[in-house]
Amino acid sequence: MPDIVPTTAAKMEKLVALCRRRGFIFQSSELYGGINGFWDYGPLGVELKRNLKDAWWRDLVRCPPVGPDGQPVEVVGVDCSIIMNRRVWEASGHATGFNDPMVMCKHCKKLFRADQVWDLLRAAPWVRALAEKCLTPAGTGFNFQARSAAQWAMTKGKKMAPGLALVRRTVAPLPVADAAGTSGAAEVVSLEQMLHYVATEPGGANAPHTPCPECGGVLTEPRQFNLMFQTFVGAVRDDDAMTYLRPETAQGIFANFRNVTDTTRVKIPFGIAQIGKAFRNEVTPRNFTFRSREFEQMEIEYFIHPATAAQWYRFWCNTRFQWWQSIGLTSANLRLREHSREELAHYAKEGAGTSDIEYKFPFTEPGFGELEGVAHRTDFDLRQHAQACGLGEKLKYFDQERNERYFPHVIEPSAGADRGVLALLCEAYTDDPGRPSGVVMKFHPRMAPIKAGIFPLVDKDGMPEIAEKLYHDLRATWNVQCDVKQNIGKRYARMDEAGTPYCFTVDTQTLSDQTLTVRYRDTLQQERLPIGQVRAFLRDKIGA
RNA sequence: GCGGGCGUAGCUCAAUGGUAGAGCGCCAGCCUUCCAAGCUGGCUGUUGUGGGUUCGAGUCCCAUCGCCCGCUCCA
Repeated sequence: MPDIVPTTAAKMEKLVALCRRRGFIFQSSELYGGINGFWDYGPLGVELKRNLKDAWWRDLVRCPPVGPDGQPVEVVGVDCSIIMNRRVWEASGHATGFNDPMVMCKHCKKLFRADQVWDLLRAAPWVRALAEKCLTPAGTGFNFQARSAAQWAMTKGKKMAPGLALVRRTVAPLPVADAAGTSGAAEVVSLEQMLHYVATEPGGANAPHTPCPECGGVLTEPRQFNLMFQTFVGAVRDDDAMTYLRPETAQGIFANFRNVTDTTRVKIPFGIAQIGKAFRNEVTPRNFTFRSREFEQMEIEYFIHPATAAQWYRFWCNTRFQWWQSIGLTSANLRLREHSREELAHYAKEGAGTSDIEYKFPFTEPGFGELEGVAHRTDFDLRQHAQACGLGEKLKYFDQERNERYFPHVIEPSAGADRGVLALLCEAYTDDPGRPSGVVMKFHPRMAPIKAGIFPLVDKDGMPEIAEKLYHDLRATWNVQCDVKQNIGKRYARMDEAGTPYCFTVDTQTLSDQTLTVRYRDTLQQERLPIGQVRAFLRDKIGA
């Protein structure tokens, strides 16, 4: 049947509309006009998400695969609190690294991280051009030629740095002495002093100014972007009571590392798994649920001996990539991509690497968006906590087999549950003008929110009773739906939009020979099946 | 945070400054023997919110909130 591929923007729009219409995903607080970056899962969405999380937990914690060493992989679970002692976030680096002050240019409106402005300035074309024109090396700095600078400002500077004070005024704005802290125009200056000088107007407030790397314009004061949500524990709302909602679930695992090794019989290598909410106050939530401020992570910290990092890293990259394929992301829209050196996080610089499992979403097309990151985090986090909590060496793991005491390294496969759901939705969405609904959601049967629809062909002649009985028999094992209302076509159409892979229909023939029809969602084919074999049929297709 | 766009029924959209409507959907009943058929009836709105102008505002003005797009951010 024809699968028409709509333009990507149109496809996303239709998918969002379907999610709302059929009860997959609603905007949070819609009743009050909504709230940006927060989403609610409806009756179908919660089943889909639950199927995803259950599959993850089952395939990684209950029945993990065999590792590269030939031994069964061992993973145990935890479920940690969302709010933790503030010192956790100081130790992990989030309290500083997650709080980047930003500055904005008042002229060209560009936004920069305050700590990056000078690096950007040194690389800026207009700064290089200006320096070449008016600075000559002298001692530890430069001699500054004010006349050459003014000349540049009246010519090339007009195009290269239209926001710069020197360009807008051309008359030297400030005596160099005031801006540069030196005593004369030809004094030895640094690049920084020269830039302060050309960027500052006479009588300007907060002088001296640092110019905008883009246009030379005036930058605002640094402003804090709160990337972690603050909250206050206890009755009194003061600084001592302040902590954060966790921005990742991983720190709960690290903070419990010793509890787990002390209370279970796990031995390295082993993993600790957790599924839970995390919170990031993103500057710009965008693209439906892809970048939300409240989201759910599925994370494993897999603890290993440092010498085995490379093989475990490769193992987890491959295992996780194959897992996403196994639940239905089989198209070329899924890929595994190794990070370049520059992309690596602060904690992963020394490690075996980081890879992303990425999905080509309609809104990232032709690019890809991250679904899961597999990172070698080295022993960064355990060391940080060992130092911060005062336990130090005592937090080291004692490896009996190796007779060695060490901080284990971790390989971290960290997946986004909401992004996973979104990828499943995007992959399943299929326009099909050939069928009444016009669209069908082709979920993998294991992920489908409703596994089967059970219908009497018409609402009489004893058919509803047979359907009802079958429904009650199946629902203890699978999420199935029984529907007797309206004509059969409407009921099939609704099941297509919900992505239900199978429908069982009781008809006249059922009354005489105890068979019913199975209708396949993807092919629209039908075949007859004895009622007694329905359970075996579903177990075969879906698993129990 | 900045700039631009947009807010009318669950959805798609009408309504010259003059009584807020249609189609679809949804619900109930009848009907219906395999793909949103038909008939009858029903449901749905503080026109995002609050001010202002006006005899009268969905429509004009101001403010505010929210959403979308771009800039930016995303360990």
